[in-house]
Amino acid sequence: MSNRLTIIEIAKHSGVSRSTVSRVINDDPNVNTETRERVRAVMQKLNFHPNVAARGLAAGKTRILGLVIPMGVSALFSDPYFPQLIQGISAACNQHNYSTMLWLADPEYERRMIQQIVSSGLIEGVIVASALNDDPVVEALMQRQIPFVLVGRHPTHTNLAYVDVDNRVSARDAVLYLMRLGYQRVATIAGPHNMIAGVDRLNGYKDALKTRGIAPDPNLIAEGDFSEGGGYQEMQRLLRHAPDAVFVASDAMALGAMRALREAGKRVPDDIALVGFDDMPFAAHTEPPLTTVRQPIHRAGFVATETLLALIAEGANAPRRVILPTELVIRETCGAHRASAKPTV
Amino acid sequence: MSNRLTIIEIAKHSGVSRSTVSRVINDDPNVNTETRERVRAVMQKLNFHPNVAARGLAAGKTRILGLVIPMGVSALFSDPYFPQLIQGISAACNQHNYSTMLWLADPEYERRMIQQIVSSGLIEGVIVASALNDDPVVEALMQRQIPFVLVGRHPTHTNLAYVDVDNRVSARDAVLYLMRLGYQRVATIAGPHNMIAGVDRLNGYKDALKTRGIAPDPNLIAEGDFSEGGGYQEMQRLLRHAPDAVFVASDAMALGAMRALREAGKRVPDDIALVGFDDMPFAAHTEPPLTTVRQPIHRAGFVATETLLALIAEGANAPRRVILPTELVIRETCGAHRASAKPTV
DNA sequence: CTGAAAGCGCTTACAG
DNA sequence: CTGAAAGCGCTTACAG
Repeated sequence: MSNRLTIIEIAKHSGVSRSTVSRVINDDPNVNTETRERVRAVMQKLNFHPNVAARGLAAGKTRILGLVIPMGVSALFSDPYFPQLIQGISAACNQHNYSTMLWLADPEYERRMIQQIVSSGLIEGVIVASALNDDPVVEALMQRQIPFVLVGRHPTHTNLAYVDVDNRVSARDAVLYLMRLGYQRVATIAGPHNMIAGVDRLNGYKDALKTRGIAPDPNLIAEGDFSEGGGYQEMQRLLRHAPDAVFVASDAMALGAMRALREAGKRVPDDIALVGFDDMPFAAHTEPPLTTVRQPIHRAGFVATETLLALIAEGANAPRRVILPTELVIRETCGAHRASAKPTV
Repeated sequence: MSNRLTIIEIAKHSGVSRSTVSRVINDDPNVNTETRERVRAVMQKLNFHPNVAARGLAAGKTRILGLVIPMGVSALFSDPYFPQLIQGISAACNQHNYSTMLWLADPEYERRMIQQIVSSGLIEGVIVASALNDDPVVEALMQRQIPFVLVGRHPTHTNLAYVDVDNRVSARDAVLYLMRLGYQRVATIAGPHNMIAGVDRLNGYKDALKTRGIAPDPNLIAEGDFSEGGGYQEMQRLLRHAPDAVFVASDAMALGAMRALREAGKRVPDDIALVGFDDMPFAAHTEPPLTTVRQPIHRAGFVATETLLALIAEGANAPRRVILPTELVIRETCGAHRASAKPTV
């Protein structure tokens, strides 16, 4: 580190002052074109790159974003949800010449971590992915007035910036689709009630029942934790109540549900039909392939980043909300393609 | 940001100089115990956290690590490989009070990204995960003398610090195991030749054949890209040459291989046995459950981080290598558990 | 054990 | 359009 180039060497080599070099670095228009070219050439030739810490100190501009992911949600880590999201964020960062710092919000270290994020003076804004409903990170961020955007809406602070899909409507439509295929006893394996996506999808399920004038049957409603194991376990419980179709609030849980059905000797979709949520890469390759609600995770990461950059640039007083579209991907588990499809009601 | 606390306020409130506050922050033993307590109390009460950029500038200590992951390896992003690795890194960082910056090495932005990492003056060291064999990041890091450790050994620079498993021996043992189960025509779907893990596992396969005095048959050797799609495609090709068992160099590819076999009407393990590599979460839940070589990915992340911290603390002149153990997890696809198991040779 | 002061590498009014 | 100088918030010899 000792002998790294500084702005001073660049100034000398280009025959200008440090101020001018700094202006060139920051694309200040008030620099004579020739001067600019000359300085740029020198920086190129000497392979100079300004010290980020120094810029951060002097100007408060670091071009660094923070990404916070709650560890509580173990499903995020057995799925490729997380890689997809990060790819989207990274793509946007690359385009805008930003970098990102990553924190996994382990409850044990949460307090210290929040302080780090919030007080480091290093981060211009943060993206919070799939926060738990009462996540303290959100509170801390609000207090400190740091620009941030949520991936997944907040249950109570409805005026925060976020990007999300319409979980409720997507779930409702998926369930209505099952009903249109003729299923009479449509159950659900919901997500956890402390995650807004879980709550929204369950409400969507109930909306669908209501549309058809059906009262929700508690026996047909199970709550999983978005994981394979959770889906497995809850499917076993549901089995006692003889559903003929299940809307499963995540693909990982759908995987577990299929395992439970296999073990119970039930055929999918003939004995029980299934619809998942997410359209994870593996969904196309299950046996039989999984019908599921596709949500654009990569895109969500990308859009969240751009939203955050806009917030940073234009001030946080204009929170933005982006709802991304979902799509029901019809494969085999819903039974739409089998010869013996039940009649449409 | 404007009105954030600085060391000056802390100094005033505790009746000492900035120097002393700084010493307290940095756990300098040359501070009177009472003074230390007093200053600490003030910092606590005022919820003060030193500015990371300023510390970085003044001392070069940022407590920030970099993590670089090549985008070229798409399999890393459809698997949960990446989340597991990051969880390990994050756990170690939390313990040592470090943070991490993340870069996905998109080829398009690679040059600029390298410069960012290397010249930012912000990062104390970096972890490079699963670099491609000729990854330019590694060269840049070597040149700039930044401490770094690889997850997965380097093919040519054998004196770099890394943590890895013994891919070659693990693969050999897996193949020998298949042979002991009585399989005569053991094929392999190898990983890509531009990744060291791919190369090492293929060599392990060949080692096993050699041990048994069998010449490798090019028709029984396919090269995949570690992805599900690759496994699917290569399994279809292998099928023409009638293997009775296949060592598949990743679980994702094994998933694809199983799909190809299902479509071809082959039963696993009765018609063709399979062994994977990784023991991803889904491996226990395939139909039938996948026998596979478990590698401790989370642990690799953890150990890589600690290795890096040691390198940073004690100087980079003593590169360290850590080989983590693997374990063959015997489930159903190898056929060990079926009633009709072939006789041991 | 403590403080005054120089310095880390930039940015940014201010004056010209 | 350009430069001199103060300042960002810390750390660290140096002197006592």
